[in-house]
Amino acid sequence: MDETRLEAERRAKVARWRSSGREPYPWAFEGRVASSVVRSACAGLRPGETGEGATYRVAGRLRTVREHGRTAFAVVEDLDGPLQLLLRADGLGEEAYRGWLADLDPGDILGAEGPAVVSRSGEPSLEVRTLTLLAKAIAPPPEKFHGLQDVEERIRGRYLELLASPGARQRFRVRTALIGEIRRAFDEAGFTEVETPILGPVASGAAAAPFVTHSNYLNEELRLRIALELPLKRLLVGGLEKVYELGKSFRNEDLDSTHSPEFTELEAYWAYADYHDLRAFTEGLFARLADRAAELLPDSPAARKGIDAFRPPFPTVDFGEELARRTGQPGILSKSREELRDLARQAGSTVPERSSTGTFLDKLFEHYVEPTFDRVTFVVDHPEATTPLAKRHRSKPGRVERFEVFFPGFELGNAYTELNDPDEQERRFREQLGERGGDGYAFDADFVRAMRYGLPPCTGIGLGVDRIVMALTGTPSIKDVILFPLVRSR
RNA sequence: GGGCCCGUAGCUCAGGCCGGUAGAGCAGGCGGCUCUUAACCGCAAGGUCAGGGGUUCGAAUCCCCUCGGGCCCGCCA
Repeated sequence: MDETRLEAERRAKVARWRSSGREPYPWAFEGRVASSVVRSACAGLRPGETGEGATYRVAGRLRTVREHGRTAFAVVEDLDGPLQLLLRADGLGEEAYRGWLADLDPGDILGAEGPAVVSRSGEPSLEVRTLTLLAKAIAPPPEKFHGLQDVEERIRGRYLELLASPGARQRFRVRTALIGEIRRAFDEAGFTEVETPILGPVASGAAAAPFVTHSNYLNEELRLRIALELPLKRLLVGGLEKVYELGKSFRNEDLDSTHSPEFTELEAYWAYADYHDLRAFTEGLFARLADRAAELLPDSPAARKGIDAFRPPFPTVDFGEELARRTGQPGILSKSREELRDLARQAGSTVPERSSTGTFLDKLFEHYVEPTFDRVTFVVDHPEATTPLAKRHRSKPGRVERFEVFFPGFELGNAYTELNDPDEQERRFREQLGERGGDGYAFDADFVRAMRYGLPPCTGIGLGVDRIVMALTGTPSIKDVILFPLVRSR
């Protein structure tokens, strides 16, 4: 990489620092406290007053320096936030004061030690007695006021966005906190968290193109998983009763504002329960996540909107009734494939001519019903034709026991009372193969074999974790809730 | 896959329609300033205008191609 003029100047400062016997990249900074500790220590002080006795060691990234001749203010920022450092030539000595200021730049990692002080204008600060360079930044940071705006740079150099933007740091910490909350909810309900393989010979459990790779050892083609469903159901065959997995799945598809080729999902399977039980659990989970997000993001109007949408009661929409109502076509579920195709065409859909009735129904629902959701909404009891892995409805003919959860603009989750008849499963796998050729549900023969040993009646759900985080943090693009989203190499 | 838009200094952005020596702020350099908080004041410096080709006396600007990105549609859960 070419060295820029700015980098050359910063390297010269490193050399000066070394030549004066100081290490620009020391090993540690012991006894360091968070900036918030100093701010608390300032709470009892009057403007202009210096705290008695205790000194504090803080460390963080230097953001700005404001020099006023023989006094200077610097701002260092750690994970708890910014803290002002007060430097005075009186007290520090002219030589030390000038020496520090000459060779420090925004972006450097610093340690500082001194007592708490409140500036005359009331800013909680640390009065610097000693300053330690902990890591010299050779590359200059993004502009201090606007931060990093370029979308491409924000994603490719996520660390730059993070170091320049406390909001970005907060967004990703909230992500982790919400994932923790999801784990606790399942753990407390007695689910066992498991890990199932990412690599395997068959990518099954959803209709999506897999990433294909190769094992040198086995000399076999392998695929990255596209869903977690089938291995988890095998564990119910094995008697684990309540299991969940939270991890990444991979789909070899386009990246857009709600789809990422590498994404985080949660799937849970619950023996001896049905989709009513799971819906009640999901509602409780969502309410819990809304509370947690409200606690973590009290001042974000964007998050507020999503958080309110996550609070019960949640509207329920019957797939068939709502589609009939919104299209003005009573009995739409019993229409022929050709009639549905024509309706889909009228709605502007260009799905292929040969698509199944299920595909046309999905398109119509997407066009007429989904845009009407203004909060978290449960869609229930889909037509059998749209859903290959669910059990048929116990009282509604032609339907399955299924619910989908929507947030305005995208789907959050999908749940069924699971199919557990192995012969029925095999038949539905074969039908799916027929429709989409190589790109449909892969036929997982071993899964059918497992089911022949007896899968208990059960219910299961898949949740899009990235999307839940988008909703609850008010983030419009999935790329901004994934630390390092997939990008073209350059 | 189709359409529209964007790429100018380390960063944030003007300039582009209507072609004529490339501009500002921040950051950096030098000087000044003892309470600022987007500190301030002065001076000097900083450019492969994404890359390539074309039109033209002359291209950041107009045209074509390529690369990277964004948005919408399609496809995909």
